[in-house]
Amino acid sequence: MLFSCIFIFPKVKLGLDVCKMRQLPKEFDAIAIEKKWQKKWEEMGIYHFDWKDEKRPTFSIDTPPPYPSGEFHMGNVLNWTYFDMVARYKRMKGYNVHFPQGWDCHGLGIEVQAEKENNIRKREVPPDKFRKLCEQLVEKYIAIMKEGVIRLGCSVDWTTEYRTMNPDYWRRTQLSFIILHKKDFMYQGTHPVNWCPGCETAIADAEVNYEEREGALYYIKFPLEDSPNHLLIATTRPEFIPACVAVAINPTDDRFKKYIGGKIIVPVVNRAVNIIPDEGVDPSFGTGVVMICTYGDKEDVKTVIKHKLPAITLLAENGKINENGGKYAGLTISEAKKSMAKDLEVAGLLQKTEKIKQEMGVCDRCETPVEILERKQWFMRTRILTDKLEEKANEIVWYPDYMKTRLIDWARSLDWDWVISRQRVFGTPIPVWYCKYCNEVILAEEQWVPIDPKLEKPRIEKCPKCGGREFFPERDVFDTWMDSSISCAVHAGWPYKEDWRKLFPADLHPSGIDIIRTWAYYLMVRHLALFNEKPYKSCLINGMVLGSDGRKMSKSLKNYVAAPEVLDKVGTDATRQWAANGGATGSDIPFRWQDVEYGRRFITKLWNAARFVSAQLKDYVPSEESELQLLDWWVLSKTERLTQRATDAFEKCQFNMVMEEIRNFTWHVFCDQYLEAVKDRLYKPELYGEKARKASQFTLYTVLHRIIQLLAPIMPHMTEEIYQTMYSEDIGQKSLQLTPWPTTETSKIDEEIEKKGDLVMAVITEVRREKAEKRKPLNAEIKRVKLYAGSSRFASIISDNKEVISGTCKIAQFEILSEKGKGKGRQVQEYPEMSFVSEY
RNA sequence: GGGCUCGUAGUCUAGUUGGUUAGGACGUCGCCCUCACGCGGCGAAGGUCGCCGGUUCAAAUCCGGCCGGGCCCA
Repeated sequence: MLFSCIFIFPKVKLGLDVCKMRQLPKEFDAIAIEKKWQKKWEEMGIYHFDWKDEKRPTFSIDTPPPYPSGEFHMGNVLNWTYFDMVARYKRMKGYNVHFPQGWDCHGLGIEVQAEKENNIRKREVPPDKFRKLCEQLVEKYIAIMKEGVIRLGCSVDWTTEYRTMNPDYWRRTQLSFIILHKKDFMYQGTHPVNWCPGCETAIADAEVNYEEREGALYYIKFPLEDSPNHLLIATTRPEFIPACVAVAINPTDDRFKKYIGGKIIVPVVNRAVNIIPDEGVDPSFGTGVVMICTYGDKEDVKTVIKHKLPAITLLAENGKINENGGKYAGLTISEAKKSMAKDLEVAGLLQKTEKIKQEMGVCDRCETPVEILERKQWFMRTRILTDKLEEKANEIVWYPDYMKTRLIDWARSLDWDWVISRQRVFGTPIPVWYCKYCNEVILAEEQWVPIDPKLEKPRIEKCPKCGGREFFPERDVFDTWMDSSISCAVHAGWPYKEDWRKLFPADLHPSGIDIIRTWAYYLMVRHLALFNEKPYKSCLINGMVLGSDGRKMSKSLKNYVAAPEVLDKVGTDATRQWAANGGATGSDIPFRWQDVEYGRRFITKLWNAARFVSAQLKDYVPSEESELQLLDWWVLSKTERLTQRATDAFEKCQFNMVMEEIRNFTWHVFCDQYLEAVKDRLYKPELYGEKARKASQFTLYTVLHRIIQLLAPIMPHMTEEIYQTMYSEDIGQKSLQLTPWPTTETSKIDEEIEKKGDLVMAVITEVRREKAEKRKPLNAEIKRVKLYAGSSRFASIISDNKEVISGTCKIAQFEILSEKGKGKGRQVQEYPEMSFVSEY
């Protein structure tokens, strides 16, 4: 059946008489091609955000500035591929895409590394000199990571590049602090904080690792105040006895509940404390009676706050026992523990000790056990924002949806506000001084920043409170998250650009599942406090990269694969396919060589298909008339359906589905089925007619173009190479990346056509299947095929496509009958009424 | 212990507003060396969808319990 429809090629350049299609070479060097386009894209400047464009809608990506660790790993590959695919897709969809790139420079990691590399201790060199060493190290690390980002082919707008360690960024961090201070979000307090005695600094919860270590459980007799009896308490930290402020019992514990409300004597220091009820006490652990000390662990902190107990500070900043420890003052924790145990034993109060395994919080940098100290710190009032945060989190679109629960549950579980000060050198200085005489806080004015109070004096004559004329600087710096958690506003241009709200809130904030509790959370509280607005409209979460053994990829587990090694071996587009297709969005994805290998094979397949098409199109002029045939309409209909599916999946950030749909269509429908079925027509115009040949050329041209468009966000390099060789002259855009994302032409989706085409393909497939089973080569000629179509409708469809079937299957004589074929010869799969008999 | 999550062939994974025969990849096996591609093609084998119970005409999908893994936290 020939479709009489005459198709006029719809492209703009109809005026061109001849459009000679260039052919692709047989050999290609994927890595060379990738490098070539990376360089050319940058020269073309096609990824620059156009600040002056009033026509296109904007799409802003809140690229999380990474901490320069000095290496580009597969986790980075996964992150950047995710947001680069979105950036490229949105650009093709017609958005003016803002894709910035910054570097989150400050932090303890760099300090530790700078000390190591230079073999110094930070307290032994002047702070500004140490800062310089850190900055140099950061630059070195950024260079390495930046190379990785470029090699991954990310469409970053490099004119936006920034570093949080630069004074220009300090200004924004400090300004935001000043504004929030004036809005009463900032305060100083003495709160318990995680304290690392090794680094002598307060550290965030996020910087505490939990390790299992062997310890001892001490069973100690605490005499009751009003009775000759005692209670036996079990503790792993007897050295904290001088700081014991209460003894707690579970109120449901029948053994001990009668003692609640009474008093008990803390041994050694002989102080009477209350016996209090607390549901947190596990009756089955130890003796079911615990001592509450300030602070032996985080549970103590909760209990102390809940019961409003007094706090006795026992430790100094270096981790040694202070004067409150009485005779133990000056000892280290482990010395005090030994000494206390001995004293208790001598006094006959130590009943026994037993070995136990305990979870211990250690500093993630130096592995010193973390202590809890009451210390003066700067805080941001974050918990008052929790209701607002929940409300806004519900307005945000999460990919995948359930991730928002993580954020909300985390926010709800916080017991104290965010500690924003750090006792470090390499950080943004807190722009504050204190009056030497009355300790009044002198907050920098907005126009003074950026400023380092250690190097400059406040620009006032005297203390506004007491008139004192001498000041001392705040020496603490901000938590690194204070820098990076204003990225949404900073990317939009705050505070310099007047119209920064055009890009705020960001359209998309991409983040890893492991940093929802930090990055997504701090962004929310900072921007809510500053602007009373959510910082991002949607949040895209990526999972962790696992090793091939299914465990989190890490060097210590020996399942680590370095990203440059992968990129060197298989190239970027293959690696990006792994990131897109490795698993559902948000789930952890394992790295396996065979997956990237498969990506590489797909590139080769696509290349060869394109090469075949380009060879077949060498005499093709897009504007020529043609008569489309069933299989042309069939594959065009399926192409539109694919476009629809891929677009829907991209809209939902389901990259794995985009990838699978396109790969399966390209490999199997386009290459294995359509291309094979159309060869005979291409080779023998004398048999099928010139217009039928033109129709197949048109179809090849159209479908391949669509495939590379749909693949452009995922594998930008190889698709660009095919586009530039075959299409750019005709289409007229200087890059495939600048062509508009295809809209689904629903008028071309035709279920009837697809069913008819499927029927024809089923016959071809069944004949091939028979050849395979008969161990015949696929190009073996069949003398005669007698087909029982099962109905006159089927018979007529097959008759209309007789040439295609016999041409593709090399059937010399093809007889089609409409009668049912049950029991006669070989049944066609999925068409129980249809069968055929063949003769070789 | 808490929050979230996952448990689908030898391995990895898709799929859940409940509905024909659970999709794909790797690996395995057999065949074909067809003029784009052997980094190819045509086929085949391989699954009690973690276990138990419930709701339903119908469950991989919804509910409850259990077992096991992951991330984060205590």
